[in-house]
Amino acid sequence: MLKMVTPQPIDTSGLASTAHMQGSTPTAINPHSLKVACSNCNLRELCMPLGLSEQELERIDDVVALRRKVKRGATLFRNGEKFTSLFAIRTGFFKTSVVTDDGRDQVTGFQMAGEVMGLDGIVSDHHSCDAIALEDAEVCVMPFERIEELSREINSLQRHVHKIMSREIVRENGVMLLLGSMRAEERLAAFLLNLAQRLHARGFSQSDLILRMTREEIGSYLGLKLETVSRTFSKFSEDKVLEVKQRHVRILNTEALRDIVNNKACL
Amino acid sequence: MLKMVTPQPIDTSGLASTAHMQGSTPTAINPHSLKVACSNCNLRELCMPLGLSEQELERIDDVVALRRKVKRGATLFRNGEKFTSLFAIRTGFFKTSVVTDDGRDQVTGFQMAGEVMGLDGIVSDHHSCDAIALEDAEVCVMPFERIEELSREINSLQRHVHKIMSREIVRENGVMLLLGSMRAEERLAAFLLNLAQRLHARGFSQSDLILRMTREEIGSYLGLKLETVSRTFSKFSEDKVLEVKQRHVRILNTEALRDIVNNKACL
DNA sequence: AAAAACGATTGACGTTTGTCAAACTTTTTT
DNA sequence: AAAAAAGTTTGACAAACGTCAATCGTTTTT
Repeated sequence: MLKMVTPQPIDTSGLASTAHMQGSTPTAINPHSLKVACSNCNLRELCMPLGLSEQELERIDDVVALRRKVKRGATLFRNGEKFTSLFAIRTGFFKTSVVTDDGRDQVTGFQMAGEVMGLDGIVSDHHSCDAIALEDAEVCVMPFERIEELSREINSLQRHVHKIMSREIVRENGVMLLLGSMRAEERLAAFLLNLAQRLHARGFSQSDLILRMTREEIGSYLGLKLETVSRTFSKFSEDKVLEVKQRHVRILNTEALRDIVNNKACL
Repeated sequence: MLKMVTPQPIDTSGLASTAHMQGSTPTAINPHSLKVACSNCNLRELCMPLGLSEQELERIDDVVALRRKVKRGATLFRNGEKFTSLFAIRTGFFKTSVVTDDGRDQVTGFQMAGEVMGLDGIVSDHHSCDAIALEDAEVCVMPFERIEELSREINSLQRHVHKIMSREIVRENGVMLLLGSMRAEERLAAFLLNLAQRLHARGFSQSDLILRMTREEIGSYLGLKLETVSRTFSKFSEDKVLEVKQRHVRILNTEALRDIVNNKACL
């Protein structure tokens, strides 16, 4: 089975209260940015290392300097901008993409609650991709210098930072496998399974999903044109593998999707 | 211009003595593994942070526990194996690839002197890809626990480790762009420019290169079949952009290659 | 509520790349 | 040195996907 479909198991406990995310956009509460704590964040299991002492947790609260709201369509950071912080998603949904002078545009990932963005900026002190919110979102701003400082003192935080970066490398290996060796149906099947799995880990249905991105954005991520994505959705719909109503997708036959990815689709 | 073609400038000074690498395989000197020091390694500028004190350098020497020779065709590490160390290439040339149950095989990168392998293993304590030597090679074995230990104390080492991981993430973003949005000619042109640039940074000719991998391995990396790779080489040869004699490639017109990558090839 | 903008679907057709096969070259083995 | 294996090139043809265009539905704006 493909590794990219199930990058790693995630503890789902205590994440149910984020369940509004998939259904509707989060309600705005405070002004532009507000100070908050990891220690009572229900996404902690996703962002932060486990097994911290009370004291260590308090120190980590200081890392998350502030939160920032990002409106749908707005940019969190952009290629070329100075890198100062990593961003952990609290609510909402993002895409990251690299753009070239000659107009090529490649979506490199879709990110959801608990995932970290901005790692690309570390090497050159400048971001090398764009991060754009696909729905109203809120992120925790984590100044990287503070992270480095603290991870020198808290071993489990150091280890955690390394794992987050390694996980991203492994994820991208999986995408390379997808782009380099799969056909359109296989790519879309792998994409849907991955999305469903990640949403399920966050307390959502594993069969009912609302796509936050356009066919064109899916196509860019999968190395396909939007028409091919649309046609493939239609094919899956005909084959009773999916029920597709615009951006609402219901997975009717998960096994069939797995078989398609693994080249074992019944002929 | 594409970022992946020139990921980052590398200091070339003091690397001339590795120039034998491209021409012939390094001569075997010692038994199977030998203790050595970074402090007088001519690849230090590639592996290690700059501006270390005499004292810090000595401590870092301790990180590189030993060296390991890897024969052409042999495996340095394999998918599923326990992760313990990162490996810095001293001499030789590697490929990394991910393989799936159903027989798909995707080359995820080609690595040369001064580059680091094994980052994929950090997240799960097990490697998720294979690393195979494409020519007789020697690597420095760096136990990751020692790296973590020391990078808590030497800030510039910590920063360096972060940058190496971030650089790999950015590189893979570039490969995703290549696989997701380029046609065969563009992919091969980008591949050759990247290879030439990296070899040049190590003191080799920027126009004369000896490919250490087969057409099939190039194809796997570029998401193409070996026949397509071969045909594209022939086309470049006809167009007087390259001179191709099996694995010996001479770049006759670098600008033309750049134009192809940037979609500005004269029509 | 109507208009405009955006996104999705579908069809016809063209291009690119993959597949299969044969011949040839180089490297490795015996 | 001969034989075998591995890798490369080239051709003919097929399949997959892209391109262009028209239509339709949905969301946003006025």
